[in-house]
Amino acid sequence: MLSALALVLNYSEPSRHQARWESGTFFSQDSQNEIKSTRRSIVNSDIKVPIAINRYKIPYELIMTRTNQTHQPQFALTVDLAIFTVNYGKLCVLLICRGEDPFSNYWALPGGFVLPEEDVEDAARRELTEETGLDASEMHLEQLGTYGNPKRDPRMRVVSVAHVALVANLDRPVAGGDVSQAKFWPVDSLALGRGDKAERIPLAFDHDTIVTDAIERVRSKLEYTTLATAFVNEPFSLADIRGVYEAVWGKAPDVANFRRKVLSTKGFVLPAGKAGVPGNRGGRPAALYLRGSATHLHPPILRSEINT
Amino acid sequence: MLSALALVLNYSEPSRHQARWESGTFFSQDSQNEIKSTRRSIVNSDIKVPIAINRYKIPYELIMTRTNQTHQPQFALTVDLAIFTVNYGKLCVLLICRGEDPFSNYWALPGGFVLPEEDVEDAARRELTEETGLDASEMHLEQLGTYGNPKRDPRMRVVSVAHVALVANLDRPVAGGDVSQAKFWPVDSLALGRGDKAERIPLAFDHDTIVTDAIERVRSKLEYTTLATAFVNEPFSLADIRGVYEAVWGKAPDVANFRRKVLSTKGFVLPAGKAGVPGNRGGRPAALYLRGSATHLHPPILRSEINT
DNA sequence: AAAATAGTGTCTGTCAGACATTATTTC
DNA sequence: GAAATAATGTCTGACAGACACTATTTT
Repeated sequence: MLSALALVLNYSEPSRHQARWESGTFFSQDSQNEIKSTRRSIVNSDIKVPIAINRYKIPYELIMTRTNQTHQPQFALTVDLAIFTVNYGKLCVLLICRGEDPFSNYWALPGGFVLPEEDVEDAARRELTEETGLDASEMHLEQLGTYGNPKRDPRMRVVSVAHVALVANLDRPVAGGDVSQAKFWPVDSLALGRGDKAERIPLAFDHDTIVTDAIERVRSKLEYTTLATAFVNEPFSLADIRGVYEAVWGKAPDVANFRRKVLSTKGFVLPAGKAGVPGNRGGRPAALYLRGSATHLHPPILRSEINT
Repeated sequence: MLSALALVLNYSEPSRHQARWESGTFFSQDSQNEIKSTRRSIVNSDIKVPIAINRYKIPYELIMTRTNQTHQPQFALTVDLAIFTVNYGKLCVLLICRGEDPFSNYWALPGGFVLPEEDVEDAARRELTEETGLDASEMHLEQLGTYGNPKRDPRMRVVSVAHVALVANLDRPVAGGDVSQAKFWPVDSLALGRGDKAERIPLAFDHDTIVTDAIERVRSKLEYTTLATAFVNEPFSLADIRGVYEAVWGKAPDVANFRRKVLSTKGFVLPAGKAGVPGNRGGRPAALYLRGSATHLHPPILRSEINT
């Protein structure tokens, strides 16, 4: 049923939503009198499908004819970012401590509003630049999904397009400072899912769901893409990116097999010589590599079924 | 940088967006004077990150304090559906012929508005029921992604959450009728991508992009899930679901290997006896199966690299 | 019997899993 | 030399690709 028709039906029958409709949102009573909706049976090959036609027509026209009148915003559109990095062998996500209600003092994903003339992806990249202070044009950023439950924000209807970003370990250590506002939290210290609330950090809104989905996205991405290299600074050793797999999957691939796979995949990594590393505490120095141009792995590196 | 801050900065510097800001959307000049924004340096372990704090605070408060005043709708939020089926060995997607501008007489994906109190997924499932006339609660429906380019609809800002649905061949053939309004189009007859516009059907808005993404989603889903069974009615033969792979991938998996894979995956299909089929035109009758409870394939059935 | 479709057997090459062994460095 | 880390060698089993062959039905 198309939305305009649904609206009429809702309006003509008593329901818990009626008060909300009457209190004035998109369509006034007058507008609804203008609504005409028809259903047609359509046929494709041998198949009959009842459809609602002109689904775009009525809402759009009403919007366009009423732009000079009073309307409340229907939705707020935001982007939320799950910015991942690997720190000290752990997969971490950047969280911000909220300073006000709701969820005051809860940790939340960074995010912000999509500007009226801004593409959603541009908004996400803008936020990424703001949160990391780095040039986000080179970073991996992808859309995760849209979270639009009407109750996800108690104040108003907020629909959020969640994104996943991967950043290499930031390389400018600075001693001291205020740690309370934002932090890369290891994901295993967060209260995600059902039974593990004890001792773990709860998140604001539905951000536990988003983070859970984002982690699974990252885990599966490592299977069939070369994105592990996005977590490390260049140049890197094979042990570095194997460490990424260990941090993200919780289990490291076999050393020899991993090396075989990475080096036999054209364009996964580019040799960059060998060099003594300052912090070497003993051990043969590793060969170093740069990121290659390949993006996908054929066939993938699969997590073992047991671990899944 | 948080959106509110960006808004202030945009406002204070001459830019091509300035006129638009001034013409009044969410935040009036007065509102902007209320905006206070600070930047802090935060430290995580050894890592210093400049961040913008209180990103939610200002926009939300302004919205909440101004709900009695005049605002224009910022965004329209819709769902679009790419409803796929397999007809006569071809992957098809349901399209609606538009009756009005813009894109009058162009074919477009079915879709509609998300209602003010409705979850995005509920909206998609509602549309799916409307478009197919079937009980959508059993069908496979998943979110594809959100398309929010400001120019995707020439009339106003419309952000659309695209979904992918898979339906079995509808089983009530009806002769004759009006074919002009909606139709399952074979995807190879649509103008998708760059150079193949000639002789193919162009789509409205950015629906060519959405359909392209949706097709790729379906193709990859067949690799690692049991969703091929969602395209066929029960009971089905192994040849039936192999035909789905052929239609979606353009190339059929080897018969013997495919059988081996499907039958060795617990819960992919459930034996349902063997029966003579009415339309049998010669040939040994196939064993029949029902959908199993498994959803994922470990390891996946990979498309050959060449075909990718 | 011929045609058509369903289903089986089996060989081979590739590759992941596993793990033992060698190489090169710091202390 | 001991410890630590990097890198290599190699055996094995699982399985995908390929394709020849058998089985059961309609006409």
